[in-house]
Amino acid sequence: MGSKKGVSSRDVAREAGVSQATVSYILNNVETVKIRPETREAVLSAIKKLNYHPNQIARGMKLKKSMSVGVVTDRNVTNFYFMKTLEGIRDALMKHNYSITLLFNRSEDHADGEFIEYYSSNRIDGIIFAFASLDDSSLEYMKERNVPFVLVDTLPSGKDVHEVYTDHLNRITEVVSHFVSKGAGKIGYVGPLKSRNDGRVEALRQALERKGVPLDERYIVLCSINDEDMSGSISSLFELSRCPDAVLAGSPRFGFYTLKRALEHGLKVPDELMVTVLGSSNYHNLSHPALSAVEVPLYQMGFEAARVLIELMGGKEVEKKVVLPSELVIRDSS
Amino acid sequence: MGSKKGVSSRDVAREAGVSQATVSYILNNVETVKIRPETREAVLSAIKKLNYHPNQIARGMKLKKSMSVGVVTDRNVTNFYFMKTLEGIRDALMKHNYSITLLFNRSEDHADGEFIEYYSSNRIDGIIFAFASLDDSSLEYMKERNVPFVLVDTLPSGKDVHEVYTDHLNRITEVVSHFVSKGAGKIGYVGPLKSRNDGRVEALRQALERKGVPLDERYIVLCSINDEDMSGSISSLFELSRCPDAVLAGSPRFGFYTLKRALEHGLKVPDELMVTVLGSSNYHNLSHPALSAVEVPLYQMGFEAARVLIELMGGKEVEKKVVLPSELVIRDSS
DNA sequence: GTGAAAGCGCTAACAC
DNA sequence: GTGTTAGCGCTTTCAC
Repeated sequence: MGSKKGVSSRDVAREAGVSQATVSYILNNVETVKIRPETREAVLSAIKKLNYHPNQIARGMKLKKSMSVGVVTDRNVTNFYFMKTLEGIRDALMKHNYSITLLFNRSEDHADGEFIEYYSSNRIDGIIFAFASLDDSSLEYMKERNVPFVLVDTLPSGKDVHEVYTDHLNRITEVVSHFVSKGAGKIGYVGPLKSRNDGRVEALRQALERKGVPLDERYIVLCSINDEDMSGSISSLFELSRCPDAVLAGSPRFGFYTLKRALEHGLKVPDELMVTVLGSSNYHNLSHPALSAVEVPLYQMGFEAARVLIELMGGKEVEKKVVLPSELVIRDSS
Repeated sequence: MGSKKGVSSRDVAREAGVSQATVSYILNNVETVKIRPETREAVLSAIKKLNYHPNQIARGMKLKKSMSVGVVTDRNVTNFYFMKTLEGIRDALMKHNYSITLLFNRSEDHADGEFIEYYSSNRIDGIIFAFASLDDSSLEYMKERNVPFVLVDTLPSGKDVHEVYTDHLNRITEVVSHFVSKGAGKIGYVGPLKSRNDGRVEALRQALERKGVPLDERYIVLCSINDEDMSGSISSLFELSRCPDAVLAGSPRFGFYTLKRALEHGLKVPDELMVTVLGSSNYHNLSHPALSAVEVPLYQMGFEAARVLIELMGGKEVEKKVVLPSELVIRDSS
């Protein structure tokens, strides 16, 4: 078992000829206690010599903290979103010595999310929900017990919670302007069913109205996120006697599908059909043509969420809503 | 702080009118000690009543285990691979009450990987490297100290370690057979630089020889994994006086790029150029045409890796190599 | 079949 | 400026 087995702060103390307390003071840079330089030296070199690593479990035991944050996502989460966000979360947490415990939202075994169980058993000190659906009962439960938690998603949840999201609905105005400036008269939307509730369709309607273009309901295609549904529903758009000139896709996946179906129907993109996507993907540059998109700052969203959570866990008051800027990136598809 | 603050096994014991030891025996189903049914009942109902959750930190302290496994990946990991594998890892770990601590391979701050630090400070009991590069010095370090660890990747590492990978090089024979059966005479390869070392190019060469087709070096394109390099290098393939009829792409990303460049050069896929990919992706069905691919069993790979690690952490002897079957899935691109 | 008590490695109040 | 000491909440040996 090598060096791992034994070395404790007691060993370090003995080696350096001081008490365990002194070692602890030095390790934790306790402000209120002054250590003589030579003592500090002795301890530090003993630490080096013995290859001592403070046992975080013991530390957690004493402090009643696990120094870990649960990051919850849905199993079917968009991988790219999650991983990029995770990087931001991690970088923010690392500075404060917090680790990431990965949790999935609802497994077969835990009807109400294992995050509650993990929090109750002191395995995590706080929770970040990243693109995860969160039901009201869990939410209530957490509020009652003052569980520190933060939501990250592209859109606001509409709930009274700490959360980080983007302004990418506001970018839809720019998308429409771009479409119109390129001569599009008929503008459609393709996206998931919930687009009507979460403001995506509404944002498009308003942007169109501002341009004096009415929203034509026939050009709105909403469907569930599985290959058959998407495939069929989207095709129907191109079977209309008069196809739209431009389509806003509610997510990258919908964008790729729209592109694919359009090409199969013999439409030239962007000449006969423009496509722009709401959201980021690793593959926008790899489609033919490359997809224009409203890109979201995933890394920063993760970073900010972690920052807010850390404050929360420290018992501080923090702003409830953090909104980060998205950016319209025009590529070849519009 | 609600129920979280207080309830300990001592409280449960008091409530049930038994000792702390008894509570522990019941909770851990200790075989060697028989509990009277009514005692058990009393304790269980006290647990319910008080909403008691054993403190995992305290438990870890006593057992000298954190009950968490570090899962390490590179920052630039292919998201889809990682997330799918993670699901398998998680399902295997959950049964044994292990949690996942997510780690990245080399941050700016930890030259030699934070996984060593995490292990040394008892934050994790073992490590899974998922599609992560692992340098020899870290490897030696871990072997010396008997750190339990397992590698998961699509190809074998060639090192004497516990690892899980696929046989997807063997599927290349099938890929070639398919190409040839469809009339391809000139077969090329597009992939990352390391393809020559990790056996991908070699496997193709052998598969071709078995079909009596020589490997034409001009049809081998190797380049680094960034947009400019891939873009340029792959295009060169289609600027040859005689283009290949079929291309094996070393990874999904290379496959998408090949497709894109081919279409840009006016080639019809699959009629004038067939493309098949080594590896899995969420987007194979979304390209136009849909990409044929040798799909790898990511979930199972994760599950098996976790299984092996658990045995290892339990001090058991385990098989060093686990090879899982891949599958050639023909879609529209070949 | 159950309980008393020791101790895991750390932190922090208090004593000197 | 540094040491002594009392736990944190659990598991487990040993006694009854």
